[in-house]
Amino acid sequence: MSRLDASLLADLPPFSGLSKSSLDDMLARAVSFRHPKGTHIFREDEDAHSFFLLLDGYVRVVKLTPDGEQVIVRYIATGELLGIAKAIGRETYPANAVAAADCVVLAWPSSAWETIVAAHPGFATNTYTMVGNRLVGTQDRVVELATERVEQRVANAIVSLARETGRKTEDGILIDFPISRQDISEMTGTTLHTVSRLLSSWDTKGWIKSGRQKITLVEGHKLMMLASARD
Amino acid sequence: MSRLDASLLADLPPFSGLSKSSLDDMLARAVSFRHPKGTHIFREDEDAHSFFLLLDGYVRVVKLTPDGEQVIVRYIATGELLGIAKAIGRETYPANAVAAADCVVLAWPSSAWETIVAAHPGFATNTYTMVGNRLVGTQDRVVELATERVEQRVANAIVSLARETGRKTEDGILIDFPISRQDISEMTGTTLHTVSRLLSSWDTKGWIKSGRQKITLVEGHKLMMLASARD
DNA sequence: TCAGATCTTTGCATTGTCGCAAACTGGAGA
DNA sequence: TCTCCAGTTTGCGACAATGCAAAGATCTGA
Repeated sequence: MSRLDASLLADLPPFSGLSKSSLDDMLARAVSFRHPKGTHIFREDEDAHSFFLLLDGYVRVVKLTPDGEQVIVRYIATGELLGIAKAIGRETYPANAVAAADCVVLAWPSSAWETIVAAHPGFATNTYTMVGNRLVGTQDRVVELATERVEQRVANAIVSLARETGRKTEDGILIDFPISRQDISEMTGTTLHTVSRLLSSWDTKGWIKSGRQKITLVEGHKLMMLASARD
Repeated sequence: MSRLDASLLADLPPFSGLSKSSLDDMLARAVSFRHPKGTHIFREDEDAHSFFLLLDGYVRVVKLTPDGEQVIVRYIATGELLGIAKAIGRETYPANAVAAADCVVLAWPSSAWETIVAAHPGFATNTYTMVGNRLVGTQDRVVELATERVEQRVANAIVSLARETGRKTEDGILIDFPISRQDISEMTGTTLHTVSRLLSSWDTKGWIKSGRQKITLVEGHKLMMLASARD
């Protein structure tokens, strides 16, 4: 593991408002790891030995159903926390975390949670706010799944991904990590076939450009219209 | 508002592990209110002036979509907290809370949140654990909506309601508050017609007994089989 | 006790989405 | 450069669930 500088953390939301000495202290307790694309950072029901900060890359949080289907619960982007089971009173992780691209994470032992929270109340507040945001966001997803049709959900998923992880290119906004039709179907509760049909038709219309594990949003407003269509 | 005794709180999960003096202190800061069935306890986007403990009754937490559809996010049972926006760093409530039966609530001003949390760390921990449980539960609902068919979701909803709020009767387990076909459709993302068809058929088979706004679970294991059917 | 409102049931036509199958494509590794 | 394989596309038939419509049941308040 390499030496890391406190300035790395200073601009990230979980650490906003923390003093330089707090940042140094937290950094001193952390260890960094590399996780190549496709590898697990942690697994569901596994003892929650650590919590993590994603320094670089993207992580998929995935749940498995008893009959082997996968559902993507959320994507974690660079600078976000993950695996903070201790913060919500759990001894095990509630889902799997898989690197969606090559990742670098900072890991703290869960046993240090109480000490860290006590020493850096601002970090605790930031964390609880984030948990709350995730709760509200997940509730919004329930509403979406309960009321919107597949076409709208897929449109919404793509617009959201582009907004959260997009990188500007000459064609439009490119989703910054490899993502398959299957992945999108697992985010939106449909099949890869239906996603493929939708993306093809949007591609034909020129609203997106899509290739193998690659989606570029060309005319975002068209998809946003679809996503929020009254009917 | 009437005098309340600390023993009222002692057995409730949010206050477990708190000392008698802590309970007295918290009770002293609270005010109690009655909310007749159908009235709002708070509304979405409203300034989160208070947080609440449900002392008696049942509360529906509801979100509205832009085109006027309703989704029931969760039911709150007696003894649970609600409206704890401050705990998750929010200034407004993220949903509506409506009394599903006549209710009695205890209310604390949100401005007292920081003081209370600082004075009673056990209460804070319990609250964050509860937020975590709700997050995980909501995620499970996303998985359910994304992978299961309507019949399974409705079966699951009824079994869950019976488990969480059920009262034993001679026929079986009665869901303890008035609940319509429409309500169940808003919990499971379907239509009242489909729910009605399903309940009718289960009634015919003798698995449930159902009347106007009333459902009794007679053969719970049959519904549980349905809910977890591999196919 | 009656009238009106609310909730529930049920038949029928329609359709959005799936499941299956087969062909196609682009990239990685030998 | 060739081969293989994971990922993608597309046609077609099937069906779960919806939408619409109308009638029936149950409760409430005058």
